[in-house]
Amino acid sequence: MFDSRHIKTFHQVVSSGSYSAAARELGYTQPAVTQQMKALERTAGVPLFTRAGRGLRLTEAGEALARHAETILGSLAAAQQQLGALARLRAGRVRVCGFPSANATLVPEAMARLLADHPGVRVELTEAEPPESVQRLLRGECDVALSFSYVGAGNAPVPEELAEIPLLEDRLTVLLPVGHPLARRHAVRMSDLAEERWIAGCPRCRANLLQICADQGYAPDVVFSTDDNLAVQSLVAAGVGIALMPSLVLAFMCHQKVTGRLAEPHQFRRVSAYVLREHLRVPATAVVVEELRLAAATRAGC
Amino acid sequence: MFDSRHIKTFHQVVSSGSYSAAARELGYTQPAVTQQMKALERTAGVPLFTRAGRGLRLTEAGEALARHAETILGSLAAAQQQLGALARLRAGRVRVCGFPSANATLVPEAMARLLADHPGVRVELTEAEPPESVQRLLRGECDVALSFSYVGAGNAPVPEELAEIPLLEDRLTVLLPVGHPLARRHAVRMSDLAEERWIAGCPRCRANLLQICADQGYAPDVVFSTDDNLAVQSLVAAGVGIALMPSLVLAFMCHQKVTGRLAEPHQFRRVSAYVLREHLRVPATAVVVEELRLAAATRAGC
DNA sequence: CGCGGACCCCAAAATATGCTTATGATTCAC
DNA sequence: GTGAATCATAAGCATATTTTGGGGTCCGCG
Repeated sequence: MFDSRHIKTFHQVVSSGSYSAAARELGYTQPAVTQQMKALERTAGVPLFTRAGRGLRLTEAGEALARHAETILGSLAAAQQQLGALARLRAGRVRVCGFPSANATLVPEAMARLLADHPGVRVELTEAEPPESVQRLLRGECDVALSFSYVGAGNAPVPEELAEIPLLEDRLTVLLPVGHPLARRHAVRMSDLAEERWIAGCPRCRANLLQICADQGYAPDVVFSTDDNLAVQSLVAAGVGIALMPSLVLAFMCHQKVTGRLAEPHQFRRVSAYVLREHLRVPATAVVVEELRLAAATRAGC
Repeated sequence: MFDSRHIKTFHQVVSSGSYSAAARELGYTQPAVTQQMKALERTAGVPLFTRAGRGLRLTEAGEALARHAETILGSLAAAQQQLGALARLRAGRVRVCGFPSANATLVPEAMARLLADHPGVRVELTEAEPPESVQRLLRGECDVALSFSYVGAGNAPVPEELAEIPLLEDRLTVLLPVGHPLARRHAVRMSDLAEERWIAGCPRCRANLLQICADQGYAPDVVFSTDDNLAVQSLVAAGVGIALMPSLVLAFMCHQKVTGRLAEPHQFRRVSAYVLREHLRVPATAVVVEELRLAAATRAGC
């Protein structure tokens, strides 16, 4: 098969009209061009040039190859341009899979920065609760997974091929109706909430709630469980019970009659992004992770 | 720029699904493929593959390059096919420049063989008298020149860059009206023709006629000169005079009232083909020369 | 659950390939 | 004829590329 370098040199020779000129243009010495053209003629099986005094003339085969050279170099350049765009972050598609409260807060903030810095990068966002998002990552169904874990809980170890990027420590708050006796305090003690009715969130959150209450010496009265953060808020507003929720969820609090108070003792969940280590070398993926990190850092106070 | 070999290997990897399989297909060892793909990723600036257990998976950039690889390899193959056709004589155009009597005899015979053996080769035939055809060859206006020279005459030396391919020795004949007293003999002596009126051909032929007659001790009475062989024949038929003509011309004798008799002593012209030496490496040109040589050999008896 | 096969990666040595330098030969212009 | 510019050739050297040899991981199978 033809060597693309030979084709390029050949094309330059044709447009320059001489070996020496082509060599100057391409930064070769003249004998290098001579050898390349000799090799090209060898693989072609036909002479491409004929000597015309001090200059060159193309044979019929040379004319034919010159025409083909245009399209060959064109298709090579097209490929190079597209890959260059991907490398220089002028293009790229990243599939992010996050959990609801991050998708409503961290992710949009990161996307705003991303759009400003790299308008060519496209993101596809899907939603899954923590254990699932990392599974999807391992199955190749997404490029970046957002997950969280509760500090005390026995968390499954992170597989070796995954890189963990800690984003923030999301403090837990107690959601109370505004009229609740403890709602006026800045923070509430978990030990003061043994007699409350509780609304629990996702399975992990529920498990964490039970763990914390057990540490305080009681078993909470969980009257309701749901994945849906907005439903939890509405239930609290309706007086069904109180809830333990990460601060991130407060960012989209939409009930006037519900308020959040920091839980005591300090409780938090660790929010992290996960990526296949090798995917960190993909520019678009790397930049999305970086923007997530920055977005998390700027709201560090949560 | 991308190396076409890398593209080819990459394409094979994509269609085979693994480095090892691609290596087997292409006759490499597996580490060679690994390194080629590594180099390809280096020039691309983006990872192309991601590991998926025992197999591989393409990144977005890999998918893009796979699409481009099709067109790149396609255009390379197209070029290779066309040049291969030229090399294998399935195509090619050869410009032949000959003198009239050869164009009417040798060339058509050679073309018939050529058409049978190599249907793809195309020939463009032009006509010029001897000194001119070689000039055209040197100016690059044709690829094969047919020329002739008279033995005794001082012929211009053949330039070094030209290859001379002797085709045949074309014996000279005397053209006589059928009623002529000497027309019954098998051959006629030039010395018996001192009193005839003569019709001369092209300048070289005319000079040769004068030379031969001078050798016989007389100066011929040249009443007419023309390049046109058919005109010469008609003039002889009309009784204007007799002529000395190469045997080749007899091949297209169209007058019943004219006959040709070998001249004595033996006279002939050397008919040769000329090619630029480097053009002998062009298959189509070489085959045309070869067919001319064969055509001349089969009619060696002239 | 251990085992073998298939796969990939890595590092070093052997081999090829390609480039450069130096030199010679030719052509063309002044 | 001389000088500038061209291409061809040969030898030396640098860089690539391939192979070789070894190791690790994943998966299916007994």
